[in-house]
Amino acid sequence: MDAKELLTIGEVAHRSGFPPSALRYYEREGLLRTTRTSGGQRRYERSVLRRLAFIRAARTIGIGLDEVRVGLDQLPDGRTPTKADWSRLSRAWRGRLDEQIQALVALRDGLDSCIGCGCLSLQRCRLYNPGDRVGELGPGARLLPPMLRRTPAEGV
Amino acid sequence: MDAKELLTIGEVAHRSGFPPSALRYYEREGLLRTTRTSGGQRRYERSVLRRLAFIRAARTIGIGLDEVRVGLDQLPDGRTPTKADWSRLSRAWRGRLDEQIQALVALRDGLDSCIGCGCLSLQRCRLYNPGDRVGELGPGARLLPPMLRRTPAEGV
DNA sequence: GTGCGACTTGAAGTCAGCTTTAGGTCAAGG
DNA sequence: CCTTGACCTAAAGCTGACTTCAAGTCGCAC
Repeated sequence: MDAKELLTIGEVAHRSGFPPSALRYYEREGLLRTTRTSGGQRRYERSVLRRLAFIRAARTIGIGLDEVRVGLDQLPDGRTPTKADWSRLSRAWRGRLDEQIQALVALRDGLDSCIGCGCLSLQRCRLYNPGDRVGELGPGARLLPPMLRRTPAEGV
Repeated sequence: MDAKELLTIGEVAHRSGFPPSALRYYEREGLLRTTRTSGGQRRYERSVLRRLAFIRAARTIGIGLDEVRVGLDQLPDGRTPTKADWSRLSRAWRGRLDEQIQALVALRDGLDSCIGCGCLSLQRCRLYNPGDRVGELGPGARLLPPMLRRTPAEGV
């Protein structure tokens, strides 16, 4: 029950799975706050583990740190987040996940039709998307799901 | 019908949607080949548009350029790829897409159960994945789909 | 032949999200 | 008190996929 049971960076690293360098980085970026010993070493409250779990989950579904920070800022400062707090954030993520899934399914279905048609002409293939037509639409392909366009591995 | 109808880099850029800088980059990286004018300017065969469509599709589903190059190298050198050529590549992508979709769906379902339970304790939540337990499992969270785990610290 | 936009190159810059390095300091057990 | 491992900082480095820059060249219309 003591509020004194503070964790060292090494302990947090071990329990959270984030390396110390990442923890320091997150602190610099304003995602975590720490107290310090008289000697300047970091001491973490246990609640940081929850924040880190949040961060990991968010990163997992491709949310950038800027956005994670916004989410964390919406959580109440010291106290345990309420059910409503989590629900709000969770719903936002749910929407994002749905979008990502939908985009991938659309892409997969397009791919299936490619396999079916042989895709030799590439004229009607949604996935390969003939360049001549795209060119007329202006720079940057516009036929693929926005979620996935221009989003290499990181977001997926 | 002439084989002479070659495209300038600007034309290819316009038709493919890739900026000239990306086209030069892809050439340096061995994804494209070009002929040159006597003065050293690039001239592209029309077939490059197909390769670029391939590249765009691959990039869209998160495939890195290294792997794209491997895929392109499997296509016959000069001639139009056969149905079998495309099918082989497409099937590989299909599998990858299926994996990605499955991982996202698993994540979404986990998120749904979080919303349901309120996630106040975080003790049983698959998505948030309590740090204390993870700590006991060794470094690096192990509860999320491999596809999406993307632990920031692969080396830890 | 001249003007000018499109083209050429290599090198350096960008972005995210960290990691690594160098050179020191702290804290706790013996 | 001393040792030793964990910790500190700032700054630089890394990866991938490009973009931007500087300085110069090409090619086509007039």
